[in-house]
Amino acid sequence: MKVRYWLLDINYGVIAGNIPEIRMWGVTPENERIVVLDRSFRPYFYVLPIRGYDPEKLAEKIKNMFSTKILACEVVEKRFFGKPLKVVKVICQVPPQVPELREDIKRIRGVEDVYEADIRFYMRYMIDNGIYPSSWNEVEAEELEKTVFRWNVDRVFLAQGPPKPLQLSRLPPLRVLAFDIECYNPRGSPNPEIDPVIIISVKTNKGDEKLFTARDHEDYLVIKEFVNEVQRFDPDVIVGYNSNKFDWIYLLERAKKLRIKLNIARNNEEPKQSVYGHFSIIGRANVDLYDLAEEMHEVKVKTLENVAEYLGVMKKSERPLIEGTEIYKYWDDNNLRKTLMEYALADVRSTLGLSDKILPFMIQLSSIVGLPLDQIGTASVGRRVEWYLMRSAFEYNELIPNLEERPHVSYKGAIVLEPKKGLHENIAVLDFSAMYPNIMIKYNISPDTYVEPFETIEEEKVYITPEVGHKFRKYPDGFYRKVLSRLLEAREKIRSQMKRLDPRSLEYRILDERQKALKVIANATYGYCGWTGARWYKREVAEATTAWGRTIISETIKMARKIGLEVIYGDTDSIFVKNVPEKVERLIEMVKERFGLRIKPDKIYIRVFFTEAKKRYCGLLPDGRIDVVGLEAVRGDWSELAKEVQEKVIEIILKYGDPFKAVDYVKSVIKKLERGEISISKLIIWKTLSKDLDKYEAHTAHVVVARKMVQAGIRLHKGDKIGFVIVKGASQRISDRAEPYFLVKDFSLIDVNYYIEKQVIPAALRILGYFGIKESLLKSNKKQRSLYDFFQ
DNA sequence: GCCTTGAAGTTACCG
DNA sequence: ACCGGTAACTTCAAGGCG
Repeated sequence: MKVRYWLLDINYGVIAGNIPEIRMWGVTPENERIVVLDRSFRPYFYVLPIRGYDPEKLAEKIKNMFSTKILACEVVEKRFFGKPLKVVKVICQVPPQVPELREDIKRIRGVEDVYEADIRFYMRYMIDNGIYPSSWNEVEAEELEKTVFRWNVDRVFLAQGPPKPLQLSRLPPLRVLAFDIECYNPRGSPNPEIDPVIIISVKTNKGDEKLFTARDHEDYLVIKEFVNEVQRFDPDVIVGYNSNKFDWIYLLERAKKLRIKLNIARNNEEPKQSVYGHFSIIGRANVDLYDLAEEMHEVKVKTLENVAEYLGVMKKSERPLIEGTEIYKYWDDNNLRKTLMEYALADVRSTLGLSDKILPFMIQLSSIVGLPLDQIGTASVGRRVEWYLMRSAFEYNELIPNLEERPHVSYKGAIVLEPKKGLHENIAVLDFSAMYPNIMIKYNISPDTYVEPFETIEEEKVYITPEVGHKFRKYPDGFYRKVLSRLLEAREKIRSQMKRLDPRSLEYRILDERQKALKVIANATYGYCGWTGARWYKREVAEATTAWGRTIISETIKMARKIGLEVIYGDTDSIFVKNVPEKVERLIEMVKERFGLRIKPDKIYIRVFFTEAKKRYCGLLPDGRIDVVGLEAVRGDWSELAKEVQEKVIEIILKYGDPFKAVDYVKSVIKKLERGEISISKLIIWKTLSKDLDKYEAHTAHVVVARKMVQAGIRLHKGDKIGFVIVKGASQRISDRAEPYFLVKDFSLIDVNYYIEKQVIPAALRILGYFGIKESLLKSNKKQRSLYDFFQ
């Protein structure tokens, strides 16, 4: 019979000692949970003979040497960076043989290298069959007696043929379960050896909401009940926030200690750590929403509360907030315990709410690049691009290059213009759409079209890169040209489909997430090819792309000036010009004519302000909104107070053009600060711990504070944000006077002077300095409202 | 020994 | 663990001065 299913998870097992069995865990349109087994697929890899070595002979040799381990050995035609070649395909019995044989075969005389021996078996299976996770598939299969397997599924099937992809954009009715744990932690960070899990909160997308709580410090039942609840609800997706780096590790350790089996997978196993450090729960997708939150650069301190507020899931003002180190106090105090319960509930509600916002995008990303849903978040941006490329390589019969360690080589990037400082009115911002992908397509820039300097080739057959001189064949189409064109075309197609849909419809939402995912992959491809960790790394490719970019933007600026358009600023793929509609139109046409590339008016600023610095400006939009770019107000490492002041100053300047009004405002803030009328929370400065604590040479404030936190028993990791405030003290060094923010409750300890001189004033002066305002004016007590006073 | 200066280290931003 | 370009801050040691 034909079986249709949405592929949720995939793994494999070995049965009868030597038969690999692919297991595809899916959801059917009839809302059943199924597993489809395929016992017909075998692992394999390729062996490239050294130059001049007969591949047939090599195949024969390998066959003889490893006759007991190898199922078959055949010569196949492939391409490698576009060049046709013959390789030996070595087919093995079971997947664990691959890494073993790879090493043995590498050492054989006549072998140049081994390829595609590092692709996990289930990924190999999906690639070869052209099927994708998080999408619909169809397979001819017979149903097996499910009781034989004792797995938690409705039905089990055995594939009779290869699965095929189905083009359907709707989603199955997925069951989602969110969870969150709270641990007892009287000494800073909790230790699973001794500290119990005091609360596990659970919420499902079917409306269940449960708290499992410890009896004082006894958590056996908490974990047991959680396991029961997961088994009862039988979720397809389990979501958590930082669950891969905390909750699962803690729960597993705790469960081990208490001799509880955390058997929540659909094959009754425990979650186990897998490829990118995530926990795999067989048959379900274990998704850590923190991974995607990390990519949301608009939120500076990525706590669950902050991300939930940013995405409109839950306001911080509508939920209890408890400092991590204080949790145990709330547990021990009978009056406060209720608040902790509310806190745990708010966390799990936020987590489930977050999944509504984030999962649809992850699902599309998963179905485009081909990584299972539980791996998509943990894979780096580069690896996501790469999986997409690996899929494409298979389709084009291209050999996948091996991972290599390479030294870093830098190259020249984009151009940034010196801005014309000051206030400008009515400015149009013109952007090249998808500049780098389009450059790569247009000039056929790709590792497989690259012509080495020593190769001789007629000039008409190549594109020669300006400045750097790299040559790329005009034909045939390079790998990147093919891949990028497909991505961009797919996106355009979806966008035109969307125009016919109701923006409130589910399908519209799905397509919108899909087009966003396609855009993300296309835009990351340039960065990918200049990344030394990339399989398809080629410095010249990245270098040529930016070189063309520089030429194109420079020429565009010249053309603008030639037709009398004043250029105020430009960065990489954008130019800021005086908004003269006829001239702007003409420029767009000229660019199209000259380069075959599209530039579009992205936005218009009624007023825009530049300091002398690049990459920092602010502008007033027609609808009254204000853009702040690069300035302190949008940086995560300035105090909220300084950012707020700058934002207000910008608003006053852009809307009313009155620096003195801004001065009065700044002075009023300074007065409040002096009187202690500002909340300490607005004085916190956050900085990321970007490496291990012992690797720092410099004694910066956040490093010093981080060391103090570690002393206090708080476990810190690379990537953690350190929040501190500056307090009064004898030392000149700021780092000596930095304290963890949660230890400073009394405002009288705060070094108000620091906040005035090093936070508020610099942030305000960044803007007001241009208008001739001096620091002394901001600090003076005299009121002054006019130009006359100013010049006195 | 004190003050100035600039390099080095560091973070976070832009596109 | 995607790129280079850029601004800005703090620390720290060298250099200038007396």
